[in-house]
Amino acid sequence: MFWVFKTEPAECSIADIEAAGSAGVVWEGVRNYQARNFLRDQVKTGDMVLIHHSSCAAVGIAGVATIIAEAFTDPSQFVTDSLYYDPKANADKAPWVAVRVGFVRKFPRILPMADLRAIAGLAEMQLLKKGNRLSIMPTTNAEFDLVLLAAKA
DNA sequence: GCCAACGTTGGC
DNA sequence: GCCAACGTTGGC
Repeated sequence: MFWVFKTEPAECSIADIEAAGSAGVVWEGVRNYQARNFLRDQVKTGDMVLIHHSSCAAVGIAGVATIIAEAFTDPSQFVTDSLYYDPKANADKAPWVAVRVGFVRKFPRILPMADLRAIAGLAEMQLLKKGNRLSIMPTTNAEFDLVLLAAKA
């Protein structure tokens, strides 16, 4: 399948994923149930991911990654001084999962949302929908291809 | 910093 | 289990 993952580049940017090399990075800290369900149930090894930089100066799609390890228990939910600590989580009941993400490609420039909105085939893309707040969301193969095409322009 | 949209919480 | 109040997200 094809996905869009949102990330604040100050936390984990496409460059950070690239720097992690073949080990990839642990995609942790997802604390929304709908996003968690995608991560736990549908994100599979080999799936392709558009990496979207949010809450920063240059908002937009920054590159491509791939899933190198499927859902496992998110370790950060147990770390008391972590931003992602969940006091309700314990060994018996650990609601949050993480995946491991590996670098594929960094776009020559960030693709801003305004550019994406101008592409007819992306009218239904979930990332572009008003009020969208999901940090893990599916996208279609066709949308994925259109974004790659736009990245070359 | 504004504000729309959505999620979460908690009283009843 | 309803729903108002509150918190958070995130583009602009």
